[in-house]
Amino acid sequence: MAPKLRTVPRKRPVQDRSRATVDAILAAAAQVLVKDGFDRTSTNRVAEVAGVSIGSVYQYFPSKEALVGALVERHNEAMRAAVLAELQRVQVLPLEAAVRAVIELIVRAHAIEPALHRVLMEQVPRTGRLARVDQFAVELHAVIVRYLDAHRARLRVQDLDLAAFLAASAVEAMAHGAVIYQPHRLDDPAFLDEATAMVVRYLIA
Amino acid sequence: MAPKLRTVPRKRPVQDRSRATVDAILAAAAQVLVKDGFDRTSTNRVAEVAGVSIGSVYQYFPSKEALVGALVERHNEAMRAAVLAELQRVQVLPLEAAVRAVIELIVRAHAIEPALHRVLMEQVPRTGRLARVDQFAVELHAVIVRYLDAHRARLRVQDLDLAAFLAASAVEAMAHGAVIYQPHRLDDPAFLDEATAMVVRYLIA
DNA sequence: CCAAAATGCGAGCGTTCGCTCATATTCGCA
DNA sequence: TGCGAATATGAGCGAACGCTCGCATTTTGG
Repeated sequence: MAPKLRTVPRKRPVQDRSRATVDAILAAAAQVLVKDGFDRTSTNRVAEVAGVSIGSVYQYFPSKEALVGALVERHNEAMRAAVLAELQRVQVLPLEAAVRAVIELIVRAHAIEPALHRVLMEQVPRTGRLARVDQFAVELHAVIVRYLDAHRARLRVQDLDLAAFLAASAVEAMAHGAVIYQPHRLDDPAFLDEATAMVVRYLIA
Repeated sequence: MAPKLRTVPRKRPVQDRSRATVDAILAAAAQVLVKDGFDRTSTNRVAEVAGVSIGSVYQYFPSKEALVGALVERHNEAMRAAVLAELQRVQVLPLEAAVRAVIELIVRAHAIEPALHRVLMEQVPRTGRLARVDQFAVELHAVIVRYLDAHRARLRVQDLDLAAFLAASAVEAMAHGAVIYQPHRLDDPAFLDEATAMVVRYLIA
């Protein structure tokens, strides 16, 4: 029988001591997750690395899924905030500059904790918490469509929904691929030039 | 202690009966893998679904990793053969037609067993067998560079290595994304038109 | 038809895992 | 200073897992 899945946090840390414990647990979870992958990450090992007892882990996280879910949420929220803020900022820039800025940002976002990002995106089972990731994607898509619509006059593409989907997929993949498989390209300004060129030349005539 | 990893097949099936057993095991493994994900796929469950004893599984696959590895190898080989053959065939076509044909093929390759493809690509731990996947990527990259070089006269891109990487990343992502998240787009001819446009407009002036 | 080889079987071993709970320690506050 | 609440501990439970091994059954080839 599968272990029952509790998703509601058991207890909220109120003293500084327990907040430090929670931070240590999350940091250790990220470290073990990156090193061993999701299914070889054991809660006992996380506790050991965090320097706390296994009991303390379960004081604040009702299950392994909830523990990893908290990491997903934290990582996702950080990316969400950074990307959406930047999109707001470049809304007024001309198209080429805006595309370049967004690509640069997305590459940088991927490059911060690439290994953790990879594990969280690829290996964590799609349960509960991960709905937020999809929601982020939907939100991002909407912002892109809105931006394209505002610049519609200069665009050659007609179906903005389709264009946003294709451009977002391409950019995400180029950033992800470069960070994971071709890190040396990140220092090459030609990479950003070319990625920008692909998107811009696709969007405008 | 981690279980010892044997990677050499234990026994090769020589009679029809045992070949059928092996086929049933592989089919069941694919089915369970898609339904439950890698780490929740148990060898006992695979045996049960295949309608054979757990002992029979270990007659032909020395470990769980080897079993899944066989699936990876089979899936990868099928894609490899299809894609490389098509690339050979379109080598003589003009650029736009060639790009369109390749994108169409890659989309179709993704659409055959998308769920299995996703699990095999995302969740299977990178051990031993998966080196072949990377080798396939390297091989594919080389073919693309060669093709671009043959059409160099018409291209605006200079760094063919970079262009091949970016184009391959983008195409793979658009195909993957469409199959997994936007299956309704697969029937829309505009999808293929637009994806082709992005790559072609990037490559040529 | 029969012996040897190939194949199939499944109870259960040893281990790991997620997680609980009774107990101990530390903190905030009157 | 003392007392209740908050926090920390870790031995160990029950379940699930990967996998072995001794034996039963089927097929092959002479």
